[in-house]
Amino acid sequence: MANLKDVAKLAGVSTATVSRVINGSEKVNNDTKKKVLKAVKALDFKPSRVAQRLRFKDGKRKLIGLIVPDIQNPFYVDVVKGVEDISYKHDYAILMCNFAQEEAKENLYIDLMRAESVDGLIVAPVHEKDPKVIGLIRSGLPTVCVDRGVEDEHVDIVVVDNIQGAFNAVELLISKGHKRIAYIAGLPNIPTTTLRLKGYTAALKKYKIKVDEQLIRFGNSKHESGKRLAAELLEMKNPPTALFTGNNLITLGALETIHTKGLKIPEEVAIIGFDDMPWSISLNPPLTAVSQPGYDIGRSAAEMLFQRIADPTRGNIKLELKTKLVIRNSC
Amino acid sequence: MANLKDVAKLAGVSTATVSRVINGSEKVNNDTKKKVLKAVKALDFKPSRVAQRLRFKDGKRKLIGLIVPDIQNPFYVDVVKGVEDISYKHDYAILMCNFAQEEAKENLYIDLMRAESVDGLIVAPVHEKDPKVIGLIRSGLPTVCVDRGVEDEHVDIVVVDNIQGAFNAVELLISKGHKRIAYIAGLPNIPTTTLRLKGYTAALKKYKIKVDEQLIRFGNSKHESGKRLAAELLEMKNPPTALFTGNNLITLGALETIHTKGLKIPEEVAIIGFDDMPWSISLNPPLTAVSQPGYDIGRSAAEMLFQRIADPTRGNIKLELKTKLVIRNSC
DNA sequence: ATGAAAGCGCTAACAG
DNA sequence: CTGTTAGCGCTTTCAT
Repeated sequence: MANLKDVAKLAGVSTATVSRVINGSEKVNNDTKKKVLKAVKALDFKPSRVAQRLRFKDGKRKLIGLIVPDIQNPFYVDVVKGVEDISYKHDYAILMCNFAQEEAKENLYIDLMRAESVDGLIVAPVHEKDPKVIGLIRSGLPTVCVDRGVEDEHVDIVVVDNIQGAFNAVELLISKGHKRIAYIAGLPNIPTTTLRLKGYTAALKKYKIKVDEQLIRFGNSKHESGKRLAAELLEMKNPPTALFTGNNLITLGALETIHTKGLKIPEEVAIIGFDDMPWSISLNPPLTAVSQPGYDIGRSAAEMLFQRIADPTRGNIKLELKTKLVIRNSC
Repeated sequence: MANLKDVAKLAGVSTATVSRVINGSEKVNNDTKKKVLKAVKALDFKPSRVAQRLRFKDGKRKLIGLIVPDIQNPFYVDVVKGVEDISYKHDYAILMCNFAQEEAKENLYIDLMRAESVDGLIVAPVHEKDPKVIGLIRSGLPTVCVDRGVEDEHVDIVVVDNIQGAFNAVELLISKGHKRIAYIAGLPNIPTTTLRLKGYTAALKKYKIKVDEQLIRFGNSKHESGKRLAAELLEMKNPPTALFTGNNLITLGALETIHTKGLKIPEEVAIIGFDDMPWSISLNPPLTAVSQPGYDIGRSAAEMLFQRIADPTRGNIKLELKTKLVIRNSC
């Protein structure tokens, strides 16, 4: 790989001059610029972003970090896509890490981001008091939290109204006459789980339905736990007539259980899921769901991050996006 | 952020010594090591991977690139997961880019990888003669191609037996009595599309069914085109009785069209898709599909890459994994 | 407008 | 076993 020196030699100028032209500095003679550009092309020179990053300060390193909880979850894939589209426009690369809901892995990846000198970071913290993330924010690294916030900190944050979303879902179930409504939750320690629980109990309370602890089950936010917990629930002596599932993977798992048992939806058991999916309409039956705007979350987060990188002193923004109830045939 | 010098000063040693201990070099006194470690901890020092990468040569930079065609496609998500798990074990970070099936974007990202000094690259080339990828391989960068190969080049490669997979799918359809079988393909210029086409025509030929060009439709490998092409096909005066769909997104799109039209599966139209999905069983009806081992492809690719990084002279490997026909109820 | 030279944070000879 | 020093490839004063 050709480097600056090679180009300088070929063009018959100093490395400083080459650097000036590739960085679009004003103060360079048009003729020399041409010479340099020719040499650049001839050698197919691309400046080393590594060397550049070592020299540059602040917001000029052209790399941001993105830390997601579970790349296998289509919701986060949408978020990633949103972040990516915006980053591409800004000529930024993304260092992406998937911590698979494991705190140890997340911590390791956060250290990695520091060590890679990213200009900023988009992260969905493991939980609200994630000390590692809080440390990062305090250190001054431009950060925006998505999907989940951290307690009491000065960060930009993009979330969805989880309480309202869950409330709407459960209210819909109640309006259909259900009284024994189960909540198959994800990991107990993550904010979205507890917020959705709040919405669930609020809806129940509003309609004077007693909350039955037996009907609330926590899992690990993955397909497998949706499957398993749905089975547990449906095998109770007095099983629920409706299921509210905490995320799309859980929904899919629960659906699998229901089908395995040969139960009719919504006659024998109704189901509504948090998170819509592009193929929800093709499920059996077409799924009624609470839709989160994953792509917009990603876009907004990236835009907010680039704003903050440009102006680190800007006040913090908390953006709360709305969910949408998409009614199909599963309840 | 503390740096080597800070640690050296605090520990009262030279930077070289600090470097030695953080790199686990043998030749260092146990006491000084302890002092250094204490200083490292006190300052919460993490070596700059950027500086390290600038200095290190070859396979010690701890960063690989991963370039995927479409992060929204669950198949590639599995591949990514496989790569990630292996990389994590080797203490490597992944610079991931999604080129969304656009060649321009792919080229740009390949330049980025060079500029970021990755130790190696895993890529699904846009097409078989992708000059950018070929250039990369010639330049000596350890590379492994996944999902799609490049023509005539010395690369490691992990693919699936696409011809056989497609053949099996179409043969199954034929065994159910279908004669008018459509193939809803993805992008016409990508290898998997044409390979699967080969399997499709081979099966037809074997059973002496004339291939009808009208029944073969190319699209863009996404949900939308599956939806649109299925509609076109189903609205023909003499529509196909069965659909073979070229990837999972196309399948989902086609399914949506079928349901919108209120057609019964498999009675009025049968469907079999390339790519299985974790939730195929919950689709309406449970989907019969050709399953590709995405996760294993990713794992194998990463393992092969790390082997090559360790020994760049090793001969090339072409790994061809088998597909599996998963029979459920859609045909 | 251009060049010389310092230095970003680190590693790897080379001495000692 | 440990320190000194020369870079890795680039940007950026500071001169000229």
